[in-house]
Amino acid sequence: MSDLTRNAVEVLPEGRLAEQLAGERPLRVKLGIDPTTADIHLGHTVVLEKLAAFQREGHTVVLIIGDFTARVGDPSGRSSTRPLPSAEEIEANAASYQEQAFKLLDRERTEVRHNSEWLRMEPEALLGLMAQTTVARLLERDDFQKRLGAGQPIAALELLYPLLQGYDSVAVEADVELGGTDQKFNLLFGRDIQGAYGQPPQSILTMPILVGTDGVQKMSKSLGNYVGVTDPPEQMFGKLMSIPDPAMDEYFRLLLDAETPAGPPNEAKRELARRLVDRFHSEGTGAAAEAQFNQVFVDRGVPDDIEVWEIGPYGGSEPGVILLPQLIGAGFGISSSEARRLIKQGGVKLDGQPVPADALQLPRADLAGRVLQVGKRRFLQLVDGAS
RNA sequence: GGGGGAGUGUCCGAGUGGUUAAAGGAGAUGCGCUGUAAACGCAUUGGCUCUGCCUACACAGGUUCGAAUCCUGUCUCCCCCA
Repeated sequence: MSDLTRNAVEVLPEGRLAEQLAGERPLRVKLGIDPTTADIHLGHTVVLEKLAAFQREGHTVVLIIGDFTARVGDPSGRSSTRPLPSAEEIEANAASYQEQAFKLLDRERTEVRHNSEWLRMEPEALLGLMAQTTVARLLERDDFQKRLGAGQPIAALELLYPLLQGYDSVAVEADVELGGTDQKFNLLFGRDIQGAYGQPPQSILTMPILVGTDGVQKMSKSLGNYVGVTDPPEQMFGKLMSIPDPAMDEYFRLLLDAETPAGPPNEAKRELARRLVDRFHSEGTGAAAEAQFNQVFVDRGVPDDIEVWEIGPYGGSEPGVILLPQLIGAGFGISSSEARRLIKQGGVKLDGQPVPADALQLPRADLAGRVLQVGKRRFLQLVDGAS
């Protein structure tokens, strides 16, 4: 029990979960995620991990892929109506979400459902659902109040969201629903809907929202401060090293269920990064990523395996000469104007040697086989296939 | 249905006929520094075949020697009244 509620912010209603856990029957524990973006990030894993804990205790985990609700848009924590992804995006995201979720959950023992199964309902049924609440009730939530106060629009569609999420609970007969603290309204609303459909209301458990790598705002893809569970080891390690020291405690506690080790912050952060990389990749990859990190950032070296790039046809006015900005632009996916600026600012190196600010063209022979570097962390191994 | 207001670069946001890729901020990137992809300092931040050229201030036209700034239409959005 204490295990299951550790780190939880609220477990409501008071005492109810304990009663449920005391029963004979395994509980049906629900978590819904809307596949609105392609990747699950560490913030999501806080709740997913809690779900996994219930699973380990023998309860039935119901993972709901909100392929239908993704088209409605969860207003939780939103200060404006969000742009909705297309049906194709949702479908693609849904598939990868599931895969990523199984990095934490036991696939065999997880009931995965798509809520389009039951939410594609007859209009009459939808009206029946809408009859279960009032506009005042739907508007009382904090995020709507703020938007109302600020004169921000609220799409009628957004109003429906809690009803639909609540109906998910009815459809899967949830005993418990998990979510981030920003989900509190929706989770509680589900209780009412279940009640209206003659089911015993679920209890709810909310988890803290993980702060992003900026250490200030919540981790979110759109804010660009996230660490994706599918990020390559080196990238994951680097991103984790970049979090502000004060955020470390939270990361240790919420992601590793551990205390920040005593000692130098740098060491602690390295341990954090190592353990998380190990967890989402495989044992030992954390140490490898760290070695790479040291090589690149501490020793200012070149990582072990870097992408090979064909020098290609970026010919200049004379034969055998390469236009450097174009090569860089193509190789690193930036505009040639930007590449030009980087050269001017001394941000481009060949085998570790800065390229002179006026070197916009170089002979092919001077490039082949060398390592082209932009900034501190982007590298390409140049090869000349034409020679 | 009526009245009012708004659409500017990645985002926020100045600018209301005349050097100018368009103040400022955020973000991002580069350099320096550093235990760190942190903090701090400096710089850069539309594109290109780059001492010049092209495209830009919702969209389409128009007025003008000249428009993001004026006019017309279209689209989108917000507020108030009903």
